[in-house]
Amino acid sequence: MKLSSPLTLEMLGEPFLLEKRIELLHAIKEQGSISKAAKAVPMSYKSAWEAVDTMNSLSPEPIVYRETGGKDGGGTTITAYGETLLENYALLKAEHTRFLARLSELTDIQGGTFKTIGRLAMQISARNQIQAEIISVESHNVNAKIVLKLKSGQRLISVITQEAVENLQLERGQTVTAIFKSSVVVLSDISVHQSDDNILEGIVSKIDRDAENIKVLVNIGKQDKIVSVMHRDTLEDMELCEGNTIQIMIKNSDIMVGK
Amino acid sequence: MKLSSPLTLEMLGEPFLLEKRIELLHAIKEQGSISKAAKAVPMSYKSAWEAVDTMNSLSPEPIVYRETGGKDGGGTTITAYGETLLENYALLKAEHTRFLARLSELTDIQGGTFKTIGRLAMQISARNQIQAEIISVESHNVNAKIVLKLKSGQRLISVITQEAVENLQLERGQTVTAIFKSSVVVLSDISVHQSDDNILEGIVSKIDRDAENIKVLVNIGKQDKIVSVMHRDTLEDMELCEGNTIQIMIKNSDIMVGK
DNA sequence: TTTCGTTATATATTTAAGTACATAAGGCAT
DNA sequence: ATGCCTTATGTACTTAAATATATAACGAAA
Repeated sequence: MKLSSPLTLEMLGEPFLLEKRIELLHAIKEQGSISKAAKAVPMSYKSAWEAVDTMNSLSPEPIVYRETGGKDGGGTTITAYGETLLENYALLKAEHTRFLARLSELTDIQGGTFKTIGRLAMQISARNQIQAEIISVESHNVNAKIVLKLKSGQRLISVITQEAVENLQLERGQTVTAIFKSSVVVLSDISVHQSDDNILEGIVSKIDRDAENIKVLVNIGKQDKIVSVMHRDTLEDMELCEGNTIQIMIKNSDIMVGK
Repeated sequence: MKLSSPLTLEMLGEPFLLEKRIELLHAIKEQGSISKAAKAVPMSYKSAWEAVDTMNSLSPEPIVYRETGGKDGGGTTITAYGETLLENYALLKAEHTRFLARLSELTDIQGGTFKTIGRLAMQISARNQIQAEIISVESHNVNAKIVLKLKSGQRLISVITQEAVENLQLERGQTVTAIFKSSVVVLSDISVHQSDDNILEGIVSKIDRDAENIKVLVNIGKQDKIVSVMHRDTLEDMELCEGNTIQIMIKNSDIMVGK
């Protein structure tokens, strides 16, 4: 049992980007002409030309630049705008494919069961969602310890239930998302070196306040950022300036894993 | 800009359930015959019959029961198996529609931007994911307080960043998911009535142990369950038996919101 | 000016899918 | 037996989409 679902992007009620057209655009990018691209796909020149024409006229900005006559008889090239369109479609499609794969996994329509382990297409309020690689999974009966490596190379340890490890089928080498609330992130300007919990280092990049709380954005390298929200009192006697290097502490058990 | 994507369920490489066929099955369920259903959809009797026939032969178990001749000339009815198939397809489609809507929201392919606020098709390790309705949203500069009502009627308060409220566009009346780790759920057998944090009541339904930890499943009514994982020491002097009524405490700031 | 490979355009043909229509056969009711 | 409404099945027709084919226009280079 498999789910399939061709992704179509519509514009003004008309089909705009579809699988076949994207394939054609990629071929044009490689071949430099509609006629060659049509042969490569393969499809007839006429439908290729019409596809390109409708896409171009539906788009607010040209996707391809067409030249007729000249040295090699002319040619067609993808504009910068068209390129970003291709990139964005690829991202959308990847996300869609991921979704379908997950949905298939959870579905056993033959047996008539559909295990909804929570909603799939969900956004979470947690402000900290960082991509990381699983270095190791240490399983116990109830809990499991997951060691993660961030893009910056820094380690992060997450303790979650063994049940969750089995449900998500977490394994060494996979890329997952470390998820934690900004309220569990504790900042300190004196370095602590020994702890069972996570200690990271970063540079303060933004500070925000209201009557009760302070929100601090910390850069931990390779474009990864961590948000911390603390009570004013907690941070009062701390020297907190943008640009400062700072220690970040997060309890192992406060870090969740998303896949 | 809109995303569309017809959902097709394949079986043995052949298309099995598609939008049109599902529509037909629903019509058959209502009308009690293929011929009437075909008129209702509308489509020709022949394609209707062929659709029904291929579905039935692809399925491991018959989806419809067809009778030829008899009082009213016969008729066609949906089997119990067929009914669950319809229900499951509806669930799949609903989830898929949700996903596409969310993806559309995040996409501005015209401007060439694709804001990936985290992955969409993600499963989270958090064991507690409970559906709830938003009763109120109280916004401050940094933090916001969300009051939720569970199916059982019990209240749950979540404190998350105001930033998150804006990102998820949380509003009163919406159905969302309260998300929290099992390690933040504290159990107590003496009733505590006054607290700023969440206090729920439930009935212990399962207890699991390993060398260090105890996992307790608590039923809080209307099929909602909460999982708690604690150190053995913490629970040692507590009377913990299946069937017991117990108090559940969860800090406001430990509860996340998913939408 | 001719050549060349391309874009641009029109027209006829093929193909696939669905529709319309015709007909057989089943089986209960009158 | 006849009527009736259905499932079951075949054949011809319609329609939409893509293909094949032909031709004009373009513009640099030989």
